[in-house]
Amino acid sequence: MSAQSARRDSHTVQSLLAVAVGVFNVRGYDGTSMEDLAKAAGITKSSIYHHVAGKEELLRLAVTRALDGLFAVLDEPPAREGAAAARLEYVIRRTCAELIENLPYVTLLLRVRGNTAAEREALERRRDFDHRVAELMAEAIAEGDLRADLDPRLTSRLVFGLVNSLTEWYRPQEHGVGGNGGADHSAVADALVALVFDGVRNPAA
Amino acid sequence: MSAQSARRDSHTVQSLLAVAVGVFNVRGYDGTSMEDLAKAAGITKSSIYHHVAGKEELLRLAVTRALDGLFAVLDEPPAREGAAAARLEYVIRRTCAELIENLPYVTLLLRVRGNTAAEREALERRRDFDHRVAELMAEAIAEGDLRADLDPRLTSRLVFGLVNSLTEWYRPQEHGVGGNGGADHSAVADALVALVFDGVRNPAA
DNA sequence: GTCTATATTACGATAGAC
DNA sequence: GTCTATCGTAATATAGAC
Repeated sequence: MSAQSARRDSHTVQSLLAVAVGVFNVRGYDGTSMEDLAKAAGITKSSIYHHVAGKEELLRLAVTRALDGLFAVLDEPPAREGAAAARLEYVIRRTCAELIENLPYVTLLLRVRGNTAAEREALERRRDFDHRVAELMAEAIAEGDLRADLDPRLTSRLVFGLVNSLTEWYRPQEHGVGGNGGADHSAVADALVALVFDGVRNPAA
Repeated sequence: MSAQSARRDSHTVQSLLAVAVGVFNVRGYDGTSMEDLAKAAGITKSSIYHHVAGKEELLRLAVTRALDGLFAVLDEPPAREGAAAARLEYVIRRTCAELIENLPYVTLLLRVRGNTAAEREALERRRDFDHRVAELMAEAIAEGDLRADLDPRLTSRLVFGLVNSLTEWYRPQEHGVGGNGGADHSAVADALVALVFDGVRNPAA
């Protein structure tokens, strides 16, 4: 992977955003200068201002895209109908998929710290998401499918901390061979769901 | 919690480090200026240079402290003797405790991205830690105490992603009442170990 | 849509007095 | 150990030509 994208004749907001998110994830948002972005996009700093108002707008566009994808999962029918434990499993699995599908955007979202207005709005929407998952967890416990001794708030924090930690190491596979120990997209989601619901202990032991 | 510490007459490297790590964790390392640190420490920018060579040295001191604490866990006798599954459980529990004990330092460590030499060294030591835990996981699977279908590398990434995600929300309790849903230090470690080994599913269901 | 050139501010770091 | 004052650099952003 080169630190600099190939030069191109013309950019759109979306193509520029894709480049910017990649650089933000390598150098950090605050550690990235407009000059860094210009080099990576193959244009000059001032050309970037033709597409967006500034660095913060690129951040706002990126985290909004990530959040919209995550919230869409909660609105899908299988996340709204049936036993709470099944809905929870569905949300976990689909959130993993969404995270991997939109990896650079979600990665950036999860690293936001609240320094700017755009970041604080993103943090608030994340809290809302977490709250809705905690409610789902509480329902699944009340329905008896999850262990009764679980603290729903604590458990949902742990489970989504686990899901979100995928951004720390998961890298999409290229050319049929990847660096994730042979674990592709759905294999990771399967392993994660199995860990969450049944743990690592061997029942036969 | 005020964004600025109380003014004090004199600083040591350690007291300055504690202030700096707190600010780094709120604003991000790159988002923190020497002026921010000076205000938080109640002294001027130039006074900071009397104690340390610059901003990067504060970062290096902080992540070194965090890493030393984590590696010390691996050298404790219960992490080196007995069945691998029991050693693994010990390492998970003690790593949680170490993370909480040293929360600001470990939080900063886990957010480092590799922009500077100090950060790249820290990332390398983290990889070494992860590798040693993955070996422990593989032994526990080979000994039959963990499910045979587990991928040790993937599973150890998930488990330590889970442990590390504590830094995203855990806050130490103050005045006997905390904001962690009544879950104190060891209750969190207990819930995490229970989740990892046995999952959330109710066996009676 | 991109460029060169530049305004303006903020930053990390140093000099030297107390 | 801390201060005031300042240096040199790098940052965001704008103006105006092509």
